Amino acid sequence: MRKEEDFNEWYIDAVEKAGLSDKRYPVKGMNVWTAYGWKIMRLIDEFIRRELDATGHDEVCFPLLIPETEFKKEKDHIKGFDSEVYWVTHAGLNELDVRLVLRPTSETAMYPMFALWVRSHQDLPLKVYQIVNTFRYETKQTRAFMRVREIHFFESHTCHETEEDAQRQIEEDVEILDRIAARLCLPYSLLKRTDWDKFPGAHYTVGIDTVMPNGRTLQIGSVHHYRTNFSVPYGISYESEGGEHVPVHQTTYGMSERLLGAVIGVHADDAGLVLPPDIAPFQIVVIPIFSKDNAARVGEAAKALAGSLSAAGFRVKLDDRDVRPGSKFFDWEIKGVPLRLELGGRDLDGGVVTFARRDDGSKGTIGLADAPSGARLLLDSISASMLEKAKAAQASRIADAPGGEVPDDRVARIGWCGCEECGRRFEEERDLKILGTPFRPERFEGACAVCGKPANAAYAARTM
RNA sequence: GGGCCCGUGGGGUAGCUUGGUAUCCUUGUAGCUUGGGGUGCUAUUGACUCCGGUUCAAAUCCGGACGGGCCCA
Repeated sequence: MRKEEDFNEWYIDAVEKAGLSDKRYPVKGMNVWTAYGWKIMRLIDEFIRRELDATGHDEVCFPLLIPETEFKKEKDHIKGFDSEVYWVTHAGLNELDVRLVLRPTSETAMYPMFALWVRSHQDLPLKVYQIVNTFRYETKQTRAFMRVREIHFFESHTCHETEEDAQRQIEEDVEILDRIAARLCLPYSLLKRTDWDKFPGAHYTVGIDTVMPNGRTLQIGSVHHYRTNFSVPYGISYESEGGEHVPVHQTTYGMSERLLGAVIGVHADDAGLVLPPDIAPFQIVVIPIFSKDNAARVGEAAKALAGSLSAAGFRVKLDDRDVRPGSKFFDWEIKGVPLRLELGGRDLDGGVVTFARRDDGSKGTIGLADAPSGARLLLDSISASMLEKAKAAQASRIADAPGGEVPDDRVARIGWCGCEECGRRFEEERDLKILGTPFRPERFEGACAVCGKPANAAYAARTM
């Protein structure tokens, strides 16, 4: 399957062959995380935990079910979600008085509790997060990790005294994003969504997008500033030093398993997955190359090599299966193992071990005695070059098109005056979505692609 | 909301028009062989979505249900 020719088919094929998920589970859009895929997701989650813990967030876990009465407190929010939530209407044989929703996101589960938790300015800022599954009734075509009905994600929710404090939180979220994206070797862009596309109930939304090889964008996460839009209806307020009751300013931040979908889409190739070393369940696979007369010697040496690499902290797989080496190479390429070490009689005689990099296919040797330090250098180099290559690819998929004449497989930087009428007209006429305006201001000289008035930059694309 | 298409071993498929023993590839299992890029050989497990109708006989024809996919608004 060729990545360039049919991205969708290629993607499904790559996920299937690598054994990341099993889509045969008998509910559409609800796939089984199989062991290899879940290992990757757990590694991603670990980075998220580490970053959020380090920035003063506390991990919590809220119930999955939300009473309809709480769910409906914020009008825009319910309007945005009611066509895509699952309802629990019965318990045992009884119909429920108050129906329950399976959380599509947890604002309405958390905020009644926040109202109890926050009392004084000394309780602020309140910063919590959870890593859970969430449910949305997708009606479009579902696709592993990219569009599913049960979504694995993290969501952080914060409460602050002032709008400025909340704004600073958003800056912190962006810094966290940058560190996580670097580990996943993912380029991204930050775009302030249009008013008609922001999160239901938000003051504004910053979308985190990455561009797939077919030129379509995939939203991998978002950061929202709520102002007091939720704290007022939910009664989350604090008593200031002056004794007044003041509603808190809130933000949220979330990213999902789409991170994994993006990694696959951006990095994998026609031979299978290419995993960034930081999230590879196995960073190194050691393959002994036997011949009839040296099986014992090579086997021992390979075991020792794998042992020394494990002891040095790498995630290592020793593949001593009784099959031909070529077949092993093939298997681990599909699974995206970043670094392959081959150890045979020739290597042993020379005191070296042969390596092959998954990202660029290059081969060479490193010293057997100091294999851990050699492997460290190689893995670092793989991470760096994967990120660099992905950034260059993403940049090449963004085209300047001030008037809106956009090649099919590109994201366009257009001119937009900012008014909703022009925006919606542009989307309809060009069959594109306006992703938003740059979160970090960009220099732009041009006119609105619709009305011709002075304009700022906006980005438009087809989405996955 | 409107329209179209498709359900065959674990995965991918042929067969359906013209009703009669279900094809091939892959995977799994057992054995031998092999070993620096998918070894080869042999044996073997495994399937017509469901319900009803027509018929001596249904994967095949008809109706419905369920499931899946696509397009348009």
